[in-house]
Amino acid sequence: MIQPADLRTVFMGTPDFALPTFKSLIGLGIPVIAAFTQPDRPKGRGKSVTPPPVKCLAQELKIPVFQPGRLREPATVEEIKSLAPDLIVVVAYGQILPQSVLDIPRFGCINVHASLLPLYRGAAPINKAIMEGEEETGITTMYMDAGLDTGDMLVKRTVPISFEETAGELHERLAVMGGEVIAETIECLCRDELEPVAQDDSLSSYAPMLKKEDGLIDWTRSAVNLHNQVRGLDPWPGAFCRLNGQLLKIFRTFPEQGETGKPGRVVAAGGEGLRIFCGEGILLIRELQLAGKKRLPAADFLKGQPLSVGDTLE
RNA sequence: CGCGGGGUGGAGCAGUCAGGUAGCUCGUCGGGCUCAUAACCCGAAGGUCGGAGGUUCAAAUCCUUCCCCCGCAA
Repeated sequence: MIQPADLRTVFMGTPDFALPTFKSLIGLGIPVIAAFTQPDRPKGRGKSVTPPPVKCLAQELKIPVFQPGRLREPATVEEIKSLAPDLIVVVAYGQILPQSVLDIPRFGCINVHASLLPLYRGAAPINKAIMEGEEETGITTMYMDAGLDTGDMLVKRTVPISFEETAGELHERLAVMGGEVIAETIECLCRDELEPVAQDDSLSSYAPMLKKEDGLIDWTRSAVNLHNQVRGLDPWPGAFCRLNGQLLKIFRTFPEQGETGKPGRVVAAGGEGLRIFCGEGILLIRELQLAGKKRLPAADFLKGQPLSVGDTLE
């Protein structure tokens, strides 16, 4: 039996998603002796240098912050060694841990990943699960190894994905759940009840970092497909098409049955939204955003935009 | 100093380049019509044109400066 208070732990994470897990460690009474996070980067409009969320929280908690550009630098590895952690917990850190770091803590490195491994290994598991039309996903904790999200699984928890849920909404739910699952994992670790399960590589899939073109809408695809793409990329980076040459982002859709027509053509435009022909079915669009403008309900959007039945979105 | 779009009655937009009585599509309120309607007709209310200076006989419009929102990029 190990006490949480005896687990000298190094936390590694960067964005908002990592915060609930970070807080969970604190809540368990674990001595978090250092927080590793990505360096401050120019961010947002005006490219002001912004500290990552994990850094902000660590500073509030008076926990030492480390922001190495490259974790694998020998000097950095030595630094981690000198911290003598019993455990390293990693969630959305943004860097691969080299074997030399993985070998340091005696209880290993545990990662919190937002999918049901071995599905959706990689950087964008939440978005990808929705884009693929999955009806459930979850959180998996694992012992990290040298591969990308390939380690032995520890605790897995499943959640349903509703048909209209967006990546942003799911992201929020899973972030919270990440905190719960790491707590469960560590409690098991303390009782020596963890049972690592190897991943079946033959069932694995990969969710690579989102690229800008992932958002490009192809109206010849089916309405269901496009609906998944739209909500899977909401709020960021957003699915988009073009209207008179301008970037037009699409949000809050719903796929409907219906006769087919020229893909991209507006079938109906009213208070409910904009109905567009797709390769199969009709896509109801309820929110849209033109470049430089605010995200608007379709009804409001139509008041100022000359867009009506017969027009075509590219 | 990363690039760019924008702040105009309650909502979304036009008007700004070529200063001169604030407009459009809606909404709201009152009235009418209809079996009925996100329907139609008649009428009304509602705006210091983001803030502060300046130029001018005259500024939403030109100049200076500040605040806020958003797209790209990250």
